[in-house]
Amino acid sequence: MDTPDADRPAFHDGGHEHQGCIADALGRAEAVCRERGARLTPLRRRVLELIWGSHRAVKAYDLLAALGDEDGAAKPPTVYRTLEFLMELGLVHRIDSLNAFVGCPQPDRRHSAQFLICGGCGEVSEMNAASIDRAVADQAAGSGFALSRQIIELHGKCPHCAALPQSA
Amino acid sequence: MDTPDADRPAFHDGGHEHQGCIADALGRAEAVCRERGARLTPLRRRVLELIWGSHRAVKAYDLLAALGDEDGAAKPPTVYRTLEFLMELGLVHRIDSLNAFVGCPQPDRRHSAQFLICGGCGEVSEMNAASIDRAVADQAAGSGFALSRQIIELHGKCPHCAALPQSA
DNA sequence: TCAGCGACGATATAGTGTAACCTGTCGCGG
DNA sequence: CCGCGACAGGTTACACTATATCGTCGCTGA
Repeated sequence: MDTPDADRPAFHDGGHEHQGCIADALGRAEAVCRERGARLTPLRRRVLELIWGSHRAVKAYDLLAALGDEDGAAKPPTVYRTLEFLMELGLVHRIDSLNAFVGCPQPDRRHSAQFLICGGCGEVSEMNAASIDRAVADQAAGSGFALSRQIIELHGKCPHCAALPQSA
Repeated sequence: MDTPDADRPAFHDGGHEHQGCIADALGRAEAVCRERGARLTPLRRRVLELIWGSHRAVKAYDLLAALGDEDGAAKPPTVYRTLEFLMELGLVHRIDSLNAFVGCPQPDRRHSAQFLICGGCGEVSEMNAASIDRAVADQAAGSGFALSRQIIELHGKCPHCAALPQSA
């Protein structure tokens, strides 16, 4: 009955021009901050940049290490505060099943996301599938449950990795 | 289009006879172990019993503390090994967004579960909604994604807690 | 009898996340 | 100019979550 939504996730092949992704993300972040009267400080900007350094989920302590290398030394609370700020603005999402964080490709738009997480290359792709939202909302309503936050994380293999031989 | 499945979760009021839940769970565990040729040792039995001590998700270190009180002293690896065993057999599920564990009410039956997690009383209720599975499978397939494991954890308020005044 | 295995114990350490408190900066009104 | 509040960020310390590694014990089957 449900055909996959048009809002389709895209996994990336090795060769895409990734600098563009980073630049776009920073541009969107500036727009969101301007709109919300929040400050995109150098630290926040740098963390967002590091997160968008790949399409994989990034761990807090990896950020910590990366920042430690370049600046004097970042401590855990600094990183977590920054991540909290970025999540507040919808610029990043937390992937609970990985204890890690990914950039959100469309922070400006209201959405409840679902994530496809590839066990091969580690890439995470965000979906916004109305069909899933609908099924979840229906089920919750049918149980008299007042839904406030949904966590949907789907593990498997992306098209590229599924095509590789060794991945049975 | 999807009406909530018949396989409906049930949140419990304060007064249900909980000993029965525990006994049932242990009974099912014995059956599963017999069937699979696995050993339900006293430790494993005790951990399962502790997990079924409530319908809330139980943290590994709470189990650790509970075991420490009664036996000499349990150490983290012991608890995690036991939990791993119980998960292997489908007797418990891990709730990633809570770093905690709940008993599975139907370990004998193949299923991919979804969880309703009440922020008020902390109870966790397992659903097995075909409509959600279907929507998720369709979306994954539409992206060429080979699904292997789905994590669906829905936070909100159970019917009882939603009815309370202070919960806006 | 004993080799092998599975369950469990013990020690140590790695990885993840917060609490509490302090400092510096900036803009604003008195 | 000064004091104030608001907020970003630093610092220390700690709590919580999870795994690696090796040792012991008891059972089982060759």
